[in-house]
Amino acid sequence: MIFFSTPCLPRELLPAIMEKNYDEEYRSAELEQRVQQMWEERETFRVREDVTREKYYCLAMFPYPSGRLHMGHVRNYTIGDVIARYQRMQGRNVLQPMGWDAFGLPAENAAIQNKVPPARWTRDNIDYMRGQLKRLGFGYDWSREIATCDPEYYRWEQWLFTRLFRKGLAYKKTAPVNWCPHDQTVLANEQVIDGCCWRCDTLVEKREIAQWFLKITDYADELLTALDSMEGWPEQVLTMQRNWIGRSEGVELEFALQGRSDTLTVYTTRPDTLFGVSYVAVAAEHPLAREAAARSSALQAFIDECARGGVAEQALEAMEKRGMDTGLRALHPLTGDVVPVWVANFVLMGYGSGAVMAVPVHDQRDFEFARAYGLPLRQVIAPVDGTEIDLSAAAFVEHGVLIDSAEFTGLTSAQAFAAIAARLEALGRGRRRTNYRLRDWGVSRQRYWGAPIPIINCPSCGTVPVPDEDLPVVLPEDVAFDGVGSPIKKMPSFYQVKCPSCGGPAERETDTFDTFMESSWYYARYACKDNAAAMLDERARYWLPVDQYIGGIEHAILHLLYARFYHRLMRDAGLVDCDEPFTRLLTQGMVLKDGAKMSKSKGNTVDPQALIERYGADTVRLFMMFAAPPEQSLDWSDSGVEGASRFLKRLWRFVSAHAAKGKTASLAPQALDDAQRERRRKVHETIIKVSDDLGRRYTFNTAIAAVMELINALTKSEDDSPQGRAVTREALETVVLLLAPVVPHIAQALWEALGREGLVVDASWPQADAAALTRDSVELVVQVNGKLRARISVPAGSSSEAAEAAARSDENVRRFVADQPIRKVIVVPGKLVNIVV
RNA sequence: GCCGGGAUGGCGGAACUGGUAGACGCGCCGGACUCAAAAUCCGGUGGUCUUGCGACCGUGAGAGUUCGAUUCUCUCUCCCGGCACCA
Repeated sequence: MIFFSTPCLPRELLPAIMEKNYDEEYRSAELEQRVQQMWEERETFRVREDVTREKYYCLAMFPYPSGRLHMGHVRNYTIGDVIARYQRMQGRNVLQPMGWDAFGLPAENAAIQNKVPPARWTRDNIDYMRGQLKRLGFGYDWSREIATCDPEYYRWEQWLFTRLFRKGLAYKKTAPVNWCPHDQTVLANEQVIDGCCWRCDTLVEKREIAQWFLKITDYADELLTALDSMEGWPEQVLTMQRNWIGRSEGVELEFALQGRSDTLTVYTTRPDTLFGVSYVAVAAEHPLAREAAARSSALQAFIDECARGGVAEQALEAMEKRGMDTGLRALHPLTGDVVPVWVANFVLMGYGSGAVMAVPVHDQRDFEFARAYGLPLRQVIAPVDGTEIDLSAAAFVEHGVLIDSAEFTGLTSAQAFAAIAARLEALGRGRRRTNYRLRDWGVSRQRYWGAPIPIINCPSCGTVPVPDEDLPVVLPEDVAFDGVGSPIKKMPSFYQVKCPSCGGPAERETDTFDTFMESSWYYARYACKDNAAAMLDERARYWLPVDQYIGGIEHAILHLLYARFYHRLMRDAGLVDCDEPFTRLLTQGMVLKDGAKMSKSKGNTVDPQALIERYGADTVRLFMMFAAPPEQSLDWSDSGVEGASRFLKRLWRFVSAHAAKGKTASLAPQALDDAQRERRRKVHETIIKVSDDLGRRYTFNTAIAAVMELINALTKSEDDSPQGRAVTREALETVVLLLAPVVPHIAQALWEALGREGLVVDASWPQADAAALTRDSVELVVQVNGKLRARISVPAGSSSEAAEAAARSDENVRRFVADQPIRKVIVVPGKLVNIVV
């Protein structure tokens, strides 16, 4: 620590601040504690709305309180803190809050394992992890801390849900869940391992139950279109969201059913292939399939089999494509041809109408299915260039020209799309339709540890939302939790209620909300968490949208899409006035261990606590930022953390030694000799580099490398003359400022050691001096036929001709050119000369 | 299976707009200091060949575009993330 005595130095040589006490050794633990205490006493990170200042809202995704921080958290929150502190040094009014995504499944599992109620387990974890975050020195405004399991938080989610219900944006329908017949319980996808229950290994079944949904599909088009103007988001995330929403233009058409009055509706994006239909396929849950199964035990057995193994899509898609004829026959809407109706395990009931038309020659999946079951192949599209198609291995899925398609023969796919759609419309058997892959958001969970759904079911009034004055519907926390079903489903004191409408006996919903509900709006509530009278207020209008959001790439679709949707729900309820919640998004890569995602279930998490205790917060922060650029995934290894520690110790010694030599003369840039000018130029080049890396590129690793390079250059060219020391002093103050966002504790101490007062976090970011950056000469690379043959130095601003002449007179270049004729010379001014022979 | 990403020395990574491949750090090797060790400091460190100057090869594999490709295009391999109830 810096405030201890060094008797060896004469008092008058010490700068004022060092008079107190001084010691050369860097002791992170004491230093960090002192600096953190200073921040706390001064309420350094407590922010207030101030319309006279430019605001900056920097937010990292809040953690699930799993017990202890892991390296992914350290990475996420260090990135956020670096950006927040950098923006603060730019003079902005910075909000950086923190909270807890406190509901969820792991608390229930831990409760069973440790015989602790989920609420207590969660709150204990929050207390411990809050301490860890504080120890890391993140500049959060803790007065705004939120835990989503707090009734004062989730009451507003319940409140908004009742509004959505009245608007028709929340509705109930049946949907499948994973059901374990042995444990008699609903399982999350994560709890289904290879189609079996994770606890008892029983084969899991799909079961249809009534659940609440939010109509995200009403916003599909807006959610998609807005992506085009979201310049602050990574292109890969925009692409994933576009594909997830999956807008397609197609035709919805009806197949009449032979010998019946009803029809089968299918949706296709390829009406041009309509004449190639050789069968239609329905989902196992489709009403026609069920009906047919009543007449056939074999079909019933097949449908039962399709119901096994759970609902997760990746499992369904990876399954072997299987099917069975229902015996029903459909009539082609244009030709009247009879085609069979099959049940197929790859048709999803939740997508479109739960039925598809199959064109084996022009769709790969239909092709494989038809070959497996001996169904007919009919080619109706030919390549534009007239070549034969090759069906030995794959379907021909390209657009082309129609063949064997009655009067549509000869049209291109695009022409046929329009013509066939028009014909179907004229016949009343079809219509153009825009379809989305996106499905409505199912928000019901048959679980305990979540926000209760604020609905009362009355035998006479039906579905009644809980009135505002009865909100929040508080989740009972003092429960005996045995893990077999949700305790509130067995708690009459919870679910037996009077109907708010008629006063008669009624039952409360006992399902709880998907935890994505809480994480879809927390960013807004940070602005006004103390408002007990409203969900949001004018403070949310001041802070929103979030200027910079930071979180794991694994949230690229679900969380970020739900939050964008929920934000629009709040907008349309008049609560916020912008369209998008997050202006810029930084998706950090995963922190892996031995090449795999760190997770409790894999048991490969790395606990940062030991590193923090051994090296201190600054070293951990520095190393984490230095290890890799933030968007890249990072296979964690501690080796190298020593390097970060060594660098801070070196910096500490360098500043101490400089300060110990006493005050410096004031810098006179005109009086510097060449070596001093070069030293100073390096300082100002580093300001430019680090400002760009921290402010624009977010490549913290290269920013740190640039400062290390500067320190290396400074220590190699020490100069104890008065102006030499003045340059060093400017350099060291600059280094402290440039590093302050990453290693704020040591930066504060060194700032003081250099005799500066106040908080470095409130200092202004350094500006490069253009005059210091000028150069007399530049180095050019000389290539012959694109291969490096020489490096030459030419005066800055040399003409292309002068550069070429200098290049050609180089000895090694001459050797390679020899007497060959020169075909071309390429000169990139200030950079390179390439001689082509 | 579908969607999105990645692959560069022994290791983490750099090269930002098609223009010096390997910045910075780790590790390793050699040296200084030390009774010794640690710490610290100095030097070296992609491979092959060469006394040296230097040459050739080299960015997952294969092709292509270009005066010039880690960077652009195509094909492939392996790895990672997501797939709607993990968060």
